[in-house]
Order: sequence, then structure tokens, then C-alpha cells
Amino acid sequence: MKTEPKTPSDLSAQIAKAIRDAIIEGRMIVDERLPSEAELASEFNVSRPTVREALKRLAAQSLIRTQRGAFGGAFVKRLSYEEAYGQHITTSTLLLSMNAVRFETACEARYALERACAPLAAQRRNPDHLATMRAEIHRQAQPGLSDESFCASDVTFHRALVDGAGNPVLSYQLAGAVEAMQPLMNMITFSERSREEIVNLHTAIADAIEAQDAKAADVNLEELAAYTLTLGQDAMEKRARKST
Amino acid sequence: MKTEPKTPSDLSAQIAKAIRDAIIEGRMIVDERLPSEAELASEFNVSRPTVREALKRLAAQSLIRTQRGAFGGAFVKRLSYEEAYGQHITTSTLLLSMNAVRFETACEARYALERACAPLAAQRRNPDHLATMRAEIHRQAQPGLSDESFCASDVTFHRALVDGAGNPVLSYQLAGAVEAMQPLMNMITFSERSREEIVNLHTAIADAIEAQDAKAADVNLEELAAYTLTLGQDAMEKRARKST
DNA sequence: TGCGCGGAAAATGTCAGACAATTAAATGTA
DNA sequence: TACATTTAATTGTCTGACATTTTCCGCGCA
Repeated sequence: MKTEPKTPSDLSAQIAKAIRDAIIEGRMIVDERLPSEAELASEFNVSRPTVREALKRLAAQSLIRTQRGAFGGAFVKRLSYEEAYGQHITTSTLLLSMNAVRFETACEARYALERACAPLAAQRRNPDHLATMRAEIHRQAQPGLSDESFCASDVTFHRALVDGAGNPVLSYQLAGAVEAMQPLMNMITFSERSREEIVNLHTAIADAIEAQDAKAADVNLEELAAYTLTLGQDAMEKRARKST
Repeated sequence: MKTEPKTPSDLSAQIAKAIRDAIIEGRMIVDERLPSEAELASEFNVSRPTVREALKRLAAQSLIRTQRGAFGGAFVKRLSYEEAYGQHITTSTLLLSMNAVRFETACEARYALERACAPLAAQRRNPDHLATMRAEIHRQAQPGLSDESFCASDVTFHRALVDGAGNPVLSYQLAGAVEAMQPLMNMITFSERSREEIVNLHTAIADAIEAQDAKAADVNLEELAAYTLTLGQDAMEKRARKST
């Protein structure tokens, strides 16, 4: 008595999709309780383990949260910026690493987006943002810092810049671009010379943001983009030569 | 009191995390096969259903795919741009709708990012992009078009603009910003007058991109951003007045 | 020898039922 | 009333079984 000829044969995915659509389309609102697993099971005519697999899929996307005990159950979850950041960064990082995205492509995307934030950051930055930028510049100038720490500090610096725009949506979108670049940046060996150059540009950028000079920030960001690009290309070349 | 583990009591989440980390850190490569469910179960000392819940979590994030039959199993999946787009758009849309993001905030983010693409699009756009933009402009000028269709066409137009930059990473990041705005845009009623204005600006933008005039594209995008903002604010005001 | 066919084997997909753990509400008691 | 206890609802986990899908291998046959 197969109702449909082709059995997609992944009931939990179908059920997850049905519930997900209900949430996305607003038919279920935040903090609304889903039926219990047993009720869902009978509603969809499947067993409880199958329902549970579906719910775990949704939980993995932070669409629901569950609570044990009486009057517990699964509830539609308010997606927080923090969780969205996390998911976005994970996805972006994997996308880049698994699709052999060229350094140039990622670098171009990152700086193009960052430059979009600069004018807003120049306008709205608060002392916190400036302090973070200065602190990271100071860290980056420390001798003996590992390449990895240098990169991590670079990310923090740039995120402070982005956050300076005071637009959480922008920060969210940018987080993916900035953080996902880190694995690619980590392949670069930062010489003393190149660190000095980068610190100088960072300082110029921080100065510009502090002075609310959008134009100067943009010019220096552009220069930093160009410089990063050459560093990346050098690293790629060295890597290519070594492997042949 | 409980020392380190504060009631772990979510084995499938822990197992999913362990496997996810292995994938993200590159300890498992694309198309590599995971141990079978039974093997994972004994490895983690849990039952098969628990392992399955963990695997479904990973499947929900497009980190693995499964294949039935002998020599089937779970395999690390290459995250495609299409799937990443989809996840990003879903997350972005929910983030905006669930956190009551202000129209101004989303609008600002979207146009800031889009303007970042414009110079690249002016440089690299191909006939396909131009054709799509022209076609959508034409559609937007049709009388009797529903507001919803007008918005959908707007999204297509802007995605063509973004894709014109020829940078898939940029397109990926922007997809979230552009698509997630749509529900907010859908709250606007587009009068004949405002549609005309938008079509004019779209035409000016398409002209600029075609002429590879980055400056003109930027100016018109800025104007479009400002105009969209006023439309949105009007809609919000009307809505507020109605509810009081 | 070569080729197709059919079964064995390995894996995921699904189900049923049970028990453990947790938690809020209802109930009982001083 | 205030506090302790029971109870019921619900998720978390386990065991075991069967269904389904897919590949591989060997057998029979030309």
C-alpha cells in the first residue's frame, strides 16, 4: 500500500523539513512548544526514534531546544547572534577549505567587505573598538609571537574594525568572511619585515578610524589588501616549488 | 558538586561534536568513510540509535552524506556552494525575523555590502549578468505586478549584480544579506510612483555596470539605499499608526 | 573462456518496547 | 501557610529485531 511510488526513504529528513518550514514561515513562533515526541510520532505515522532523528537535525541548526521533564519538550528557539555567528563561521570555513578556494578569491572578498564597513566604523566607533584595535596592534608588534597567534590577533583586530560599524547584521555577515580566511592566512609565514609593514598599516587604519577619516581608512585598507595578496601569493609559490 | 561535566546528558551532541571537530580540523578528508554505526556505537560506548542521532545532526549541517548498502555508510561530504548558500540564507532570514532587527539596520548592511561588490562587478560583469539585470528591470516595470513578485525580482536583480563581481565567496556572503532582507522588504507596499523610482535607479545601475563605470554604480546604489530606507521607514510608520 | 544471474553479506533505515532521568505540578502534612 | 513527597509527563538511552538497499562473488551456462 505504498501511497507514493518513489519512497524517498528518509523519513526523518522529511519530518525535519516539515517542521523547519513551519518555523521559517512563521507558523510556529519563538518559544512555542512542539508536540511531544510520541505525539509527533503518531501524527507522522512513524516511530519515536525516527521523530527523534528529525528533532536532532533541527537542534543541529539551532532551530529548537529541548527540555526534559514534565511540561518539557521541544521548543522553537530564538536564534541568537552568537549561535548564528558560530554556524556561519563553521560553514564558511568548510566551504573554503573543501572547495580549494584560491587565496586571491577569499582575500578579495574579505577586504571588499571590510572596506564596506570602514566608513560606518569611522562614523560610529566607540572607545572600546579603538582600545581593542590598539591592543591587538601592540600584541602584533611583540617579537617572538608565533605566526598563528599573529593571525589570531589579526582576526581580532579586523573584527573590532567591523564591529565598529555598530551594525550587528554587518558584523554577522563579515564574521564568516574574516574568520574563514584564517586557515588560509595561517599558511603564510610572517617575516619580521612583513609584520612591521602590517602593523604600520593597522596603525594607519586605527588612526583613521579614530580620526573618523573614512577616506584614509579606505586607502590604507586597500593597501593592506594588496599587501596581504602579495604575501599570500608568495606563500603559494613557495609551497608549489617545494612540492615539485 | 559536579566537577567537570555538568550533566553531559546529551551523548549524541557530544559524539556529533567529536566527529565535527575531526572534519573541521582536517583529520578526516572529503569522501572519507566514517566507521559504521555499529562500530561508532562500540567506539563511543553508546547504542546505535544514539550514534544515529549524532550522524543526523551532522547530516543537517551537510557535513556528511550517507549511502545504504554494502560498502555504504557515512562519508565526509564536500560542502557545495549551493548548500552553503541555502544554509546561510536560512540562518540569516531566521536571525533577522527572530531578533526584531530594524529595517534600517538590515538595509544599511545590505547596501553597504552590495556597494562593495559594485566596483568588481563593473570590472568583470559578463553579458549574462547584464541580461539578467535588464530582464528583471523590464519585469519590474510591468504594471499589475504583485508587491511580492516585485520584491522577488528585486532580489534577482541584486544577486545578478553581486554575481557580476565574479567572486563566488563574495556571492555566498552576500546571498545571506540580500535574501534575508526580502521578508522585511515584503512589508513595503510599492506604489506606482516608488516602483518607477526604483526602476530608474536600477536602470542607472545597470547602465553604469555595463559601461564599467564603478563610480556611477556606487552613486546610484547609494541613492537606491537612501530611497529604500525612506520607503521602509514610511511602511514602519504606517504600521505603527495602524496598531495604535 | 566469458558472461549474466542470483544469493550472501554489509550497511543503513525503521520499528517496538522498555527503562532511566528529570522536572513541574499536584498532593499531603505539620 | 510552608514545606516535603508523590506523581505524571516527557526526553534520554538501550536492546533487539526486521526491512531495504547495494555491492561483490561465485555459480551455471553458452
